[in-house]
Amino acid sequence: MITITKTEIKLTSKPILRMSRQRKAILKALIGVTTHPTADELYEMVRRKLPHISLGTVYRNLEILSAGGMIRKLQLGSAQMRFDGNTTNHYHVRCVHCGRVDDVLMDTLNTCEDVLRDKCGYQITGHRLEFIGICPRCQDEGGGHEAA
Amino acid sequence: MITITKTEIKLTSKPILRMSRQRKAILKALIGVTTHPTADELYEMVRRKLPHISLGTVYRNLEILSAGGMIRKLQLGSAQMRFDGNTTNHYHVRCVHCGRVDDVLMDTLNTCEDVLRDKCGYQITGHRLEFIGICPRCQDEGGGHEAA
DNA sequence: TTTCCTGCAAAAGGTTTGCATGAGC
DNA sequence: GCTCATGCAAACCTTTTGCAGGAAA
Repeated sequence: MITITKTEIKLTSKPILRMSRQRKAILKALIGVTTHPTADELYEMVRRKLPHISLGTVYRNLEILSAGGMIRKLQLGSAQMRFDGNTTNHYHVRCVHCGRVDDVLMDTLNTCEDVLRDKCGYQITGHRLEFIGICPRCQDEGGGHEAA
Repeated sequence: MITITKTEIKLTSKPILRMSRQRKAILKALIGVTTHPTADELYEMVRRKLPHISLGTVYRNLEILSAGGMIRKLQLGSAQMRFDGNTTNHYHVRCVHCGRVDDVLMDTLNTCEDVLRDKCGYQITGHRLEFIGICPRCQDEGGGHEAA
C-alpha cells in the first residue's frame, strides 16, 4: 500500500520516502512530458533546474519511484530503459529509425491474460505490448533519422 | 532474399555467409532447445563442443544469423537479450522470479496493426507481445527462485 | 588465393554501488 | 538528531570492436 502526502511517500512496512528536491524535480520532469525519456535524457532535463544533480541520483530515484508505482519503467525493444509518467494501462509504438516512443490508444488485452492463466500454468501478472514502425517524421524524411 | 544451402547462406547483394564450425554449432545449439537462452548461456552450451570459441564470436554470429532471419532476437523486458531458434510468429511469457521464458500459443494480433496504421500515423512493421507472470515451478516453491 | 571469420583483449555503453557528506522531517 | 538521500567515482555487466592470424570455398 502506498500513501502519498504533499511531503512524503510511505510504503507500508518500508522506510519513509522523503520528497527531496531532486526526487521532486525528476518526478515533475517526467510527468511534464509525453516523450518517454531515457534516464540520461531525464538527467539533462533536471539538470537545468538542479545543475549539481548526479546521474546516479536520477537512476536511484527512477528505480524507487517505479517501485512505488508513481512512474512506470518501459523495458522496450531497445536495450535502453525508458520511463513513463503515465501509469495507466496503455501500449506504445516505437520508431525503428529515431527511437521515438509514442502512446497507442487501444483497448487492453486483459481477456488474453485470463485465457493464458488456464492454458500454460503460469500465474499471469501482466503483459507488455509494443508496436514497431516508422514515425511520421521519419517517413517524410525518407528514414534519414538515426537512433537517438 | 535468403538462400540457404548445406554449406552457405547467401543474402542477395550481401557478402556470402560461410558456414564455419562455430556458426554451425551456435545455430544447432539454439535450434536444439526451446529455452530462449541468453548469449552467455549459448556460449556455455557451445563451449562443450568447441572449447576455444570466444564470446565475441557468439555475439557476432547471433547478430548475423538474426539479420539473416535464421534465428530471432528477443528483446524482452529483462535488460539482457535472449535468442529463439523458432522464427515463426509467436509470443512469450516470462517468469518474474527466475527469468525463464516460454512460448505462448495464441493467435497473433495482425488486425491491430492495420487499425494502428490508419490511426497514429506510424507505418507499422511489427509488434512484440510478452506476458509476465510466475512459472509453475516458482509457484510451487513459493517464489524462492531468483533471476538466473 | 581471396574473403570472410575467429580469438583475444580492450573499449564502450548503460546501470549499479560504496562511501562520506548533506538534507528532510 | 535520526535516517534517508545525495554526489562522486569506481565497479559491473552486457555487448561491440580492432586487429592479426586462421579457415572456408
